[in-house]
Amino acid sequence: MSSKKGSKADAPVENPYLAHLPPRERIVGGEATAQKTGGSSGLAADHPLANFVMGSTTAEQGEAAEEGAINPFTNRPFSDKYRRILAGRRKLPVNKHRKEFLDLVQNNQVVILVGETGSGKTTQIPQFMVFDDLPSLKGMKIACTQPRRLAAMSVAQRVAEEMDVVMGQEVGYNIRFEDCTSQRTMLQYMTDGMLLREAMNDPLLSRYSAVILDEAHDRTLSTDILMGLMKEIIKKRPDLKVVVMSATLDAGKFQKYFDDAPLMSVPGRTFPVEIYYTPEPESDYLEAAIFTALQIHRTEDAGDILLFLTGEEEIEDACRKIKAEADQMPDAGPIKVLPLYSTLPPQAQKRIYEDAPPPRTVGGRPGRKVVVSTNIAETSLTIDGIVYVIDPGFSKQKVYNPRIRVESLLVSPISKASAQQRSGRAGRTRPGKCFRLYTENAFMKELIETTYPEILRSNLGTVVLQLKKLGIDDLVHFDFMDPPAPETLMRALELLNYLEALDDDGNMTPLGSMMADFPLDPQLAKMLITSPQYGCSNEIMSIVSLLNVPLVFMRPPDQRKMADEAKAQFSHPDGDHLTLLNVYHAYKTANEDQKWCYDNFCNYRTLKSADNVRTQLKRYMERFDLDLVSLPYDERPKGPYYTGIRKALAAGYFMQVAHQERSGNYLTVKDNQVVRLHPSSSLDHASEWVIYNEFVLTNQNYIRTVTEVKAEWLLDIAPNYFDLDTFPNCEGKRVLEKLIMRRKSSGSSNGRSRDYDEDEDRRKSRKSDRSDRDRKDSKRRK
DNA sequence: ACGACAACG
Repeated sequence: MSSKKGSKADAPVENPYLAHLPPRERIVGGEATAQKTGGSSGLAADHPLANFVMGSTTAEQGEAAEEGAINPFTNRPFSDKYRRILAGRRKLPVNKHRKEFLDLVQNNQVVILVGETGSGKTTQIPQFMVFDDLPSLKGMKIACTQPRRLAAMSVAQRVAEEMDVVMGQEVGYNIRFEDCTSQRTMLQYMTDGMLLREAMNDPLLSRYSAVILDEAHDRTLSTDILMGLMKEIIKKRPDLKVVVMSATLDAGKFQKYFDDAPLMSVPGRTFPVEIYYTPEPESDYLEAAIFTALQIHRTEDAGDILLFLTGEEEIEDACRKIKAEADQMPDAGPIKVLPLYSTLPPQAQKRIYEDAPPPRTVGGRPGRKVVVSTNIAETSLTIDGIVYVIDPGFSKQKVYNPRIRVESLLVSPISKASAQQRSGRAGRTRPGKCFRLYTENAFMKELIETTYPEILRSNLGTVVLQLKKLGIDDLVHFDFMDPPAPETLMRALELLNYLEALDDDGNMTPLGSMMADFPLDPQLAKMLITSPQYGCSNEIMSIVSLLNVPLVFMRPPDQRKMADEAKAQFSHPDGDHLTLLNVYHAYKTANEDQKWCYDNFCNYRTLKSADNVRTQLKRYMERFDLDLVSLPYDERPKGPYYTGIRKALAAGYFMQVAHQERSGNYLTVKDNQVVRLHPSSSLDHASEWVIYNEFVLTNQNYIRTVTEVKAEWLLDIAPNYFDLDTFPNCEGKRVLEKLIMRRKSSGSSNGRSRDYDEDEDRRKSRKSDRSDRDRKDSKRRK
């Protein structure tokens, strides 16, 4: 990694992440030489760590300190609870490898550690390192990254207990919205996205003496970038230790990537799982899955069932069918069928931990719990007590098509690694069985080894901007573990160039640097940063926040009509973005009341988290001295209030524009994809030009969350993008040509603004401001 | 004529 301007690395004082530290603790680089802890570090001769040599301790020394009377990090006596937990820790498989691990980590900068589930690697390895590296004595700390927030929090909690310290003190976690660490923190669990964000402002990760990348096999976008980054950082930080921890399957690949770093393997602690395949391919995996679940329920011994399906609708449907059929079976025990997917309310999610129902009569057929789940149960959530797994072999996966710049979800066959992970879920508490609804031959010959990493399946706009911010100038030669398609990188560079985040030479602009700091997609970041120029940053903050959470509108299948009526109160004729704004205003006007949300079919949790996002965005706006402004709200029917907002939206979304043809179809600009407005849109369907937030690829091509804009705005906002030489032939192009001709002949900018006003007047006489009327109505009703 | 797999900042 080459830092583009020295100033970033040379001036750690500017790093907001370091601001809470006294200057002397901001050690950059640090000495790679061994250092005795006694003497200069001020430890008394009888301190438990007095004779520890940083980076040269033994497993026995570490264990002795753990078994001593005094906690060396708090100087308080160890509690009884601590000793009980310690006894359990000593039985973990990884504990036998403490010496081997220390040897490796002391003699190598990078170590790959392969540990199966139940090995204890996530909790123990960081502690082994704490006792050897002693980061607290250097004013540094050890980071252990997790792909998921919940994991970072719960593992930190567990390790704080294991080390007999208060959570947030010596051991803590740092995730978005919650920094539970302090100046005392020496071991910090965090999301990988968080560490990446820190690296953007502290390119050498100078606060850390060691970085442990856990769950690397997950291959999330952030983990992949971090791995590439670590390869660069270790060249400049010889004192920095890196441990990459992964499940078994492709450990060799990690090893090779890190220049043949040594690999250590720790067995797991799970029970054997018998695998069954179908003799013939199944034509309908859903039907086969339901049949198998019922068959297990009728014939197998007690033990719960986990069935993997692909999405919410399919899961709810399957749950109903299984329940209905099982209840008809006279020779089977009672059944409890539970759905599981991420958008399920937490309360409903927790039900998966309930016990199976008891048999109907003493000694009768066992009662059983059946969990029907998406991939969420493959990695994120573990359910103890599962004995039977049904794996139809499919999951929904994101795919990116750089040619039309669209991400979509496709039901696709899973990989061998995924199948293995799924079957493992049957053997967590005792031996289990896994029923794969495909042939053994298909498993061997048709499934790919591992799921393609996310970086090969995503739009890379954010990734490229982040890499630029990290100081990586030459993306083509950046050492990705799996290099993305050149076309995908080109698309990202092109996007960032049009957004003016990168200049024509591909260098990051000051705007781009600021955009990278916002936790937003590049388009949304651009929109928000530009919004003060349109006088409406307060409103854009609200809209952007709502675009960053799941859809707020609830639509229960049995109350669709009422839900649609509730939504209609908020509808704005000029577009869905303004509808979202109306919802946000109404929610705030109702004092964020939960009952109000319920009555109006809005998701309370979603609105609350949008508000959380908004607070965070506001802090960034203030940090960058961006004005928080609104256009006059009282004059909104005639005044510039909504027009200003729509212009600001166009300033971010000018590359996601569709034009309505005379046929009534919309064509996306430049890519000429035929799309339809999503039926949920509140937009008046006569709008000629629209910007859209999302391209939804299903049976039909839909554009969702759509707002009307003017061709004139687009020409003014993004003249480079709307350079007609780059346009394929279409009606939209001819409309723009005429417009440009007319502008040329009228010459002055006065001519332009007259066009706007006429246009606005025409529009306003055509439509009434429905949202305002409805807001008054809803107030009267209350 | 309504398709949110998971997850991150």
